[in-house]
Amino acid sequence: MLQQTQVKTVVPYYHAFLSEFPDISVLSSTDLHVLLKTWEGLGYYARARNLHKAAKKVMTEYDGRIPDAYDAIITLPGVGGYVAAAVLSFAYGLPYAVVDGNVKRVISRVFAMDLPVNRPASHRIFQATADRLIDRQQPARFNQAIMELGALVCTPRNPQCKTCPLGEGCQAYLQGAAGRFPVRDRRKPVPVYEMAIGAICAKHRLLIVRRPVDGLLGGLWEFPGGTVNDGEPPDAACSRIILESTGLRLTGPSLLSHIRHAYSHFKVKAAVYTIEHGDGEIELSGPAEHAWVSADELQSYPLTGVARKILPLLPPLPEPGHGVKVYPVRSSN
DNA sequence: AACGCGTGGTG
DNA sequence: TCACCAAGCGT
Repeated sequence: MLQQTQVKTVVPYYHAFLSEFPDISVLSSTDLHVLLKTWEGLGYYARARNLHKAAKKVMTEYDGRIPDAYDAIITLPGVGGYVAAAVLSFAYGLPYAVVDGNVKRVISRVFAMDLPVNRPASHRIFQATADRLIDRQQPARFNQAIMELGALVCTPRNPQCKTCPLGEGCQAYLQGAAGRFPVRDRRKPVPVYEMAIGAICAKHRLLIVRRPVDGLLGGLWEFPGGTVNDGEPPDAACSRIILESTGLRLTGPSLLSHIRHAYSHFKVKAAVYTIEHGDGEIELSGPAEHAWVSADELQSYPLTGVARKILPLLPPLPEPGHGVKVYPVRSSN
């Protein structure tokens, strides 16, 4: 969970996760759908899929015990150099140095290193440096201390050099230039895609589709939609995309709202439409599954961030049996 | 090696 | 409003 994610963000997910999956055996026999629901909103969903695979592997190949050898633990899906060192030092007291964003920032400042920290070649230098610095008598303490220093004192912006325990031991501080470190290669500008998404309602139920288990947002559910072609009217795109992806031929998508969403490597501006649907046969192309769900049933599905943004915009969806037809009630504006 | 992969906080 | 960044890993 902590990969590329701040502790403050992780904490509530961590507690919910441990409550639901108290040990590796439970996790290994859990359906991915349930795991993803617990992970919903945390992002980087491959971590959840990898953790699931790792739990199965630990059960079948390591008798339910997480291995204490570097060469073994590193083979678990989702376990790289950082997690391997973290587990081996914190759980088993072994002298492996963690190198995360905090550690690289601290080291780059302490030694005034101008190696770009986001370059694979320089990562090896930081790892070698941390390996040299680590207290072999108290590896867990050292690892925790250097990460915590980076998180609380040697922060990315406005580092608290005045109260830093390293004080004059830091080259960047001596140069009065902590703010110039760490050096980082500029990242590429992110493209913005225009999308059209349809909230299709029939018999008081919404249509949601499941994304393929691999790739972006793998295994999560969302309202059917896709990218608008250049020059294509968004409402026409909505009809086209829904026909292509679900097989449903629909008329008159009604504009509900626009939403924006930022992913790791691109941005989206989406037009959201409501559509009333009589009947018709689903024939999926792209999505792995589909479901017609009531508002209540929807709660158990792991949804994408975009779907969770759309949900509160929708007109109320009554439970069937009330005989009150209120969806859709809003016209476009 | 470079890129794909989420989301929320922050200045 | 927006770019930047976070307890990285897989391909």
